[in-house]
Amino acid sequence: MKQYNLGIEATLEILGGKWKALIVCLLMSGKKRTSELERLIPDISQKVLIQQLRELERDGIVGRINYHQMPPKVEYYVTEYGITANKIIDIMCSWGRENIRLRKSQGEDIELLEK
Amino acid sequence: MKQYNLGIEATLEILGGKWKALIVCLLMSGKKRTSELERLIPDISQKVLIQQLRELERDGIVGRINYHQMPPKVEYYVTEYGITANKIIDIMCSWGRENIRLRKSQGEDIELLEK
DNA sequence: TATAATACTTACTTCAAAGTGTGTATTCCT
DNA sequence: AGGAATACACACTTTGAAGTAAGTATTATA
Repeated sequence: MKQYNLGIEATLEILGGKWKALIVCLLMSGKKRTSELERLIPDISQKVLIQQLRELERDGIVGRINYHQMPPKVEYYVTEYGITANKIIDIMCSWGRENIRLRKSQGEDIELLEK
Repeated sequence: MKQYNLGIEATLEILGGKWKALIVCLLMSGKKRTSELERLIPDISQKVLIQQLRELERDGIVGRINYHQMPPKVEYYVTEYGITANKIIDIMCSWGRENIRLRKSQGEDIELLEK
């Protein structure tokens, strides 16, 4: 039996992966192939990319289309449910942005790449 | 130089600690002594409790009052800035609650202790 | 013939967060 | 004199997420 003290723990399990929010954000602008995501996220390893996509798929956030071609072609997209997740991602992003701005104004050496 | 792709990464750093949301939620109902928090969160170890409190303090979310008594007395409370954090904690909690409800209705063996 | 492209899998390593267990200073109480 | 209570510190171990590196199957193309 899995137990949570607060709902936030489930949120963190689903969206807390190091690259998950970024993946979902990128997919929000349209479905993408694995190789496209690799190019868009240069610092992620192939293994971790696939892993996070599998978990996002298992949690119903993204969907997967296999074209059964050779060489392989697979595409990922954000599901309807994933769009509700994107809404909290947005909120978490904006609070975090504010926090970074604050810390930066206090002299911390930090940078936000996001536009 | 610390770099973030998205604002959410800062949010996760600040609120992603295993017990942080719970601590902040408990402190929202009024300031509390270390020993009270220990009793309210039976599964946390003393070391980790202190650690998370220190980090929340460093990040401006909670404040600390030392009464300089013997035996020691210290109290923690949520700062003004911490209250803005509590707002996203709430949102993350409600999305997570919904997610748990969904998974439970699909037969998963999970439980939410939060009322 | 052999190299490229694609979407993976598998084995192994690294690292930081979390957990475990013990110790400390001081005062009150019995 | 001995024990309880409080808020820690310190050293060590465990765990899981992430990172690294290599390998696989299939087809097209030079």
